[in-house]
Amino acid sequence: MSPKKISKGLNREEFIENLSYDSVIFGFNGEQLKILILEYHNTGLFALPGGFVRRNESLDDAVKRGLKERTGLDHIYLEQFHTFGGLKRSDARAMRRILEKNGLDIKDHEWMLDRFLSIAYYALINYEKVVPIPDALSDSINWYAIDELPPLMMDHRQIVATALEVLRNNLEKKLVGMNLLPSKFTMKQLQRVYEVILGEDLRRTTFQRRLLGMNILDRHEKLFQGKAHKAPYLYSFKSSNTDNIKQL
Amino acid sequence: MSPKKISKGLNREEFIENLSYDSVIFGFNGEQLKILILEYHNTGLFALPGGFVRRNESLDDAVKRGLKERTGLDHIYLEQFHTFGGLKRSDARAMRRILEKNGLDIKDHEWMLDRFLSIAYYALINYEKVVPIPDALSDSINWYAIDELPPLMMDHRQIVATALEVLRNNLEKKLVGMNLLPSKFTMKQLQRVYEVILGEDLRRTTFQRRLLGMNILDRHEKLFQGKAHKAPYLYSFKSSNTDNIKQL
DNA sequence: GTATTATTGTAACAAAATGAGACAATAGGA
DNA sequence: TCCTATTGTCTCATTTTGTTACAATAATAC
Repeated sequence: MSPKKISKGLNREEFIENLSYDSVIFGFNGEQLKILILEYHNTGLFALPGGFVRRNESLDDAVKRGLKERTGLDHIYLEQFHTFGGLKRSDARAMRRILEKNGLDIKDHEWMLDRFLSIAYYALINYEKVVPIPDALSDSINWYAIDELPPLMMDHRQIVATALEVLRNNLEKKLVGMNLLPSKFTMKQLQRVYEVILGEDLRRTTFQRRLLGMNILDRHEKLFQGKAHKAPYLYSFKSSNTDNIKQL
Repeated sequence: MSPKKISKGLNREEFIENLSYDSVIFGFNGEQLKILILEYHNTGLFALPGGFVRRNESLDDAVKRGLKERTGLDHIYLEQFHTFGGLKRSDARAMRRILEKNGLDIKDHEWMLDRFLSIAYYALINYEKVVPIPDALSDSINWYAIDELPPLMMDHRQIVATALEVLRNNLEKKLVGMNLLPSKFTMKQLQRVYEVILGEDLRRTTFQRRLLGMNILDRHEKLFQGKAHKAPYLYSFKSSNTDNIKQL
């Protein structure tokens, strides 16, 4: 979890206590699956973007609010996948260090050192449309390939692992590609999305036949890439599948 | 959610505030899928069994503790499936009524009228092994067929619907039958479990061939039911599948 | 005993989905 | 003009699933 607006006085009464959320924000750069990771000022500590829930806002709204602040995007595909409630997951020492390095009074923020349960969400976004923005306590937010993550705080490594597992299970059901790719894409790009999520190579011909057979794609003009070979068609998801753009 | 040990002084400091859990406890009586529902004293209010999380216990432990109290069973198959965090889900009026009808001082329990986020779990249990026990605020706890539920408090109807949806998705992956049936069962019983969860009839021969083909069942002696037809074999899940008895 | 009945286990064949190659089409480079 | 890498599609083999058929059999009726 990552507190926000501390400098403006993040005060205990405003938020539900002992509760935070964390978000695993997936993007696809055409080749790799990546997620957004925050680095806290002068601490060498890396964490998932997260935040707290206001007393008068719904959980989903809280997460959407945080996501909007980190990515500038509205209407993001969001899915809640697990609540982490272990006793040992919180790390008061790391939290204290983050507060100190940000020049904040520990006494005012003692509640942040307490135990937290955290509700985890994953988001799927169009990588190209985002310029990530760090939060108040962090000096950077960057994309990291899913298999090249820095060491993460607390149980965030576990949260990412669970997110990936759930994403894998939802791959077929939820038309995941729709939310990770630009609106028009080649069959190869779509296949690549499937491959990085499943972590295995797929047979080109079978994949193509299967996806076309599902009757969820529209074919458009060819994409001339300036390469010395046949140009692929561009495809898009049929608009009748728009109901799969779940945005909570 | 359903507070416990109120009479002995359920006090605010002991628990994480604004947070509860609810459990959808599935059982199979050989014919129907059922769940356990509490009825609160003299209120006509029905609810899922639930409770609060102690400050010094993990979320999973809290749910296990509550389940043990309701069913007397240890080592129950448990799966967390969603956290409900809407603003409107709490119902202070109903809560007040429950407290009043139980002769409890509202002032001492004002925190219970506040907003709650609730983490929902489902449990799968062997119907035959359970004698359900109501909690301190309830006068009864009973099995209800999944399609004959009484009107439930707050968003509990939605919680049940989501539980069923998730259970359906997990049916193939998680060897659900193993946890709803006695250790030995006929192919027909197993098929019936699949049918009530999926909500559709399955072809007998295809089902049998597919399940046997999975190589997860051991065949045992025949079961003579005293009926005028061929006796079915009894089956059990191979012990090598014991890792699917997830108990958190 | 013997025929009857309902259900079970399995085989047999058809239909559908998937795996594995092969091949023609083609955009740009040599 | 030929060459190269990639794409779209077809074919045939293999696997999985749908559908029907049928023999085996435990209790009952006679």
